[in-house]
Amino acid sequence: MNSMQKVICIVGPTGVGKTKLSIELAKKLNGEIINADSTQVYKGMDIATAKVTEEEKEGIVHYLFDIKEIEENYTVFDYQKDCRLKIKEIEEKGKMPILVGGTGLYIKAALYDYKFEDENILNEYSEYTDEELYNKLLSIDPNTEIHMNNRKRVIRALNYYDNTNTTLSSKEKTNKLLYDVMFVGLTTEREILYDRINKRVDIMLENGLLEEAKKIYDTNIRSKAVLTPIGYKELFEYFDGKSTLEESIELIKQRSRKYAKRQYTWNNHQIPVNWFDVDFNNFDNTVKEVIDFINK
RNA sequence: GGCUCCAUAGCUCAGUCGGUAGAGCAGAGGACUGAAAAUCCUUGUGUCGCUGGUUCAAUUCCCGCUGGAGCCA
Repeated sequence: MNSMQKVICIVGPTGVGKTKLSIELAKKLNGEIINADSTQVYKGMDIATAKVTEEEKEGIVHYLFDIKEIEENYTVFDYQKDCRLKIKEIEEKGKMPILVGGTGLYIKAALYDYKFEDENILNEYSEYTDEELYNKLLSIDPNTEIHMNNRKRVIRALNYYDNTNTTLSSKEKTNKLLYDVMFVGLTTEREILYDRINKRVDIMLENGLLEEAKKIYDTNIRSKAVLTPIGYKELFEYFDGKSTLEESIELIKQRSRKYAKRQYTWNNHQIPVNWFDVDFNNFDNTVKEVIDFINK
């Protein structure tokens, strides 16, 4: 029996230093980095998504960053294929694949044996109310556990049925790892993390977040890619005169904090994470701790 | 200086014709298999500003005090 391909996967809430750790691990373990963040696959969305800069890369090879235009659609289905391909390529070079990113679903879909099929039908059901959609779903899938108010998920379940003629609730859900994965989770006290998140937003503004958002605003493109990340839609409100700059900034900080909280929930319940408390005063200590653990 | 109004959950406020109180936001917890930085669910005990009085019972009524807002001099 072939031994499974080794993969390192760095997870954790936004703003703990995942990017920094990924570079250090890549240097020490002869690794190459694969993006696992749903917003960083797009070009032009750099500051808001806290994408690694050319300078920070220190010559390490990075994959799946800047592979799509903002008007293009990209989903977990695409990511699963792309990511697995990159892991294979890196393996063939004899290097260590290192996944880094905050999108839990992408990570799980790529590393576990999630099964996706080609689907073509895409109904929006925009003319129906939440209740009508829910009743429609109940009539074909009485076992659904999706809440009536969760319109996106209800529509997804209907689309799944439209494509496959089977119900989403009956889909076999597997939970088996396809690789020998070492999940490294970075964490810190909630108060420290929130403080870092708030400060990072201020730094983003100093680095030109407003200009980046304005540039995208002026394209008039309002695709999924543009409206999903935290940072643009909030500033668009300001550009439209619907809120003050201060209100928009506060909203960006607040949503980032809530996002971090959701990431903890996912990582704690969905993934077998080995947690490491980050030493912000001496990051080398954290790196050493992680390396020692991996080599153990 | 005189008069009026306000003081209730971290914030903005509602309310109790006297029986110790509830919304929104914030915060916290959770779900998650094709939008996932998205989407959705659950969750509200606080010296009702302080002191005294009336009362079986006061956050609620009354006296005074403190702090804030306004009007008149």
